[in-house]
Amino acid sequence: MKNNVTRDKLIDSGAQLISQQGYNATGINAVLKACGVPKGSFYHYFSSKEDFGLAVIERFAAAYDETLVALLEDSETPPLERLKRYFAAGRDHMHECDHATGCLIGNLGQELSGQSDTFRDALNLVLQRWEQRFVRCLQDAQARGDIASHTAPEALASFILTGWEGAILRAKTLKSVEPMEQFETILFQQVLVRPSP
Amino acid sequence: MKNNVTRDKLIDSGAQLISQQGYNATGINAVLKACGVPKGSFYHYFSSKEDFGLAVIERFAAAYDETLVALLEDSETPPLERLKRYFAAGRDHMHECDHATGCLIGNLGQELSGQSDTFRDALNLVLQRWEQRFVRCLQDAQARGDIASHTAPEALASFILTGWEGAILRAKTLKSVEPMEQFETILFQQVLVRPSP
DNA sequence: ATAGTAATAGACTGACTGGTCTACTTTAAG
DNA sequence: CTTAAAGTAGACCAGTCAGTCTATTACTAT
Repeated sequence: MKNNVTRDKLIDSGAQLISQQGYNATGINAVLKACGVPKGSFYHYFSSKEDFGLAVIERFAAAYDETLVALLEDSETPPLERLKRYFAAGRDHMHECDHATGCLIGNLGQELSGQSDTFRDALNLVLQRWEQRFVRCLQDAQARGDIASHTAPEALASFILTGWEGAILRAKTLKSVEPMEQFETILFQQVLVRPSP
Repeated sequence: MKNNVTRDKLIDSGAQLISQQGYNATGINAVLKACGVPKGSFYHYFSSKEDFGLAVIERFAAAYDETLVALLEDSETPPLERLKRYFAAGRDHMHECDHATGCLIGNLGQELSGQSDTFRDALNLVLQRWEQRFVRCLQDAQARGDIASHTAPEALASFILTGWEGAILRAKTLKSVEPMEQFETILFQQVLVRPSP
């Protein structure tokens, strides 16, 4: 298993198609056709479609975590500003995919959580890691006095992540980033505010 | 088309299965088997699976709108209390379905928005109607001075609906209503607050 | 009573599903 | 140079998919 270029091609094509159509609606043959790999290779690298799906999640999560770190743990930038950049990046991505893709992890969480515990566990872990990134950023903000400390950063992080995922979902059905903007506006106006003296 | 009992059975079974497994993962034969209806009847009442899916959405939305009205437009109850009852009902439902089902409209919005414009439009309409119910409730709250009036009720309604949908999604992957509770707590502590004098 | 239609019934179709199988080619080690 | 393993290649499998077809039964209007 030295030359992983074929494996990578499969995962890349799979991630793209699954992002667009979902897991169940994406057939293995479609992935194969998209990257010109024969079926024999697929089942050489992956034991099943589920195994493949988990690999796609793993890869995507790893890649996304890098951008998340770059955005949310950039100590050069004030923590609330980092959050704003994160939201802006999310909106940019939503425009790029023409409001069709959204968030792969959120999508699969919705589609597969009730279908397979293996998937649910994997996706839950990814989301929990993301939440931790938010926690750290919010801790910074509280330490600097940029936001009040009366609410636990863990609770705030959960609130932000769920709200953001919901806004992405709504943006897809509305074909507009407006819900994402609205979420951000109210969040910064009424939740992430300086402590009142 | 007088006796609609067969048609209703199909829609009921369909709604249940689609809630559990999603639209793509639910085959027509499975629906047929679940309610003991032959295929001939299915294609007598519905021209296609999409047609059937739209009927399921319509039916669900109509039924759900009734409970929504009962909860959110009950003028006997203070508006913020109505909201709390709505959230409590959502949590109850999440427990009942063992954190597996969530919200049918939200589920389908995520699964089908990128797949079919027909579905997207239908689901978007339902969500907009829901949002309007929230708007009215929030207007009541502002009129009574229970919450500040500096934010438009439309913006608040969008914020609440997206946040709630996101919390439901997270609750599914986490198999716990904790995100829903956390959302509600912060919402009432920091967003739906009395105007500061 | 009869004609016409609404509805039931399920066998059947072609396309496609995830997955298996065997044959072949390439690579690396001894 | 030989041998074993890694990887490529795609025909093939049983099962399922949405959807069609024909036959039959139930109902209703005349």
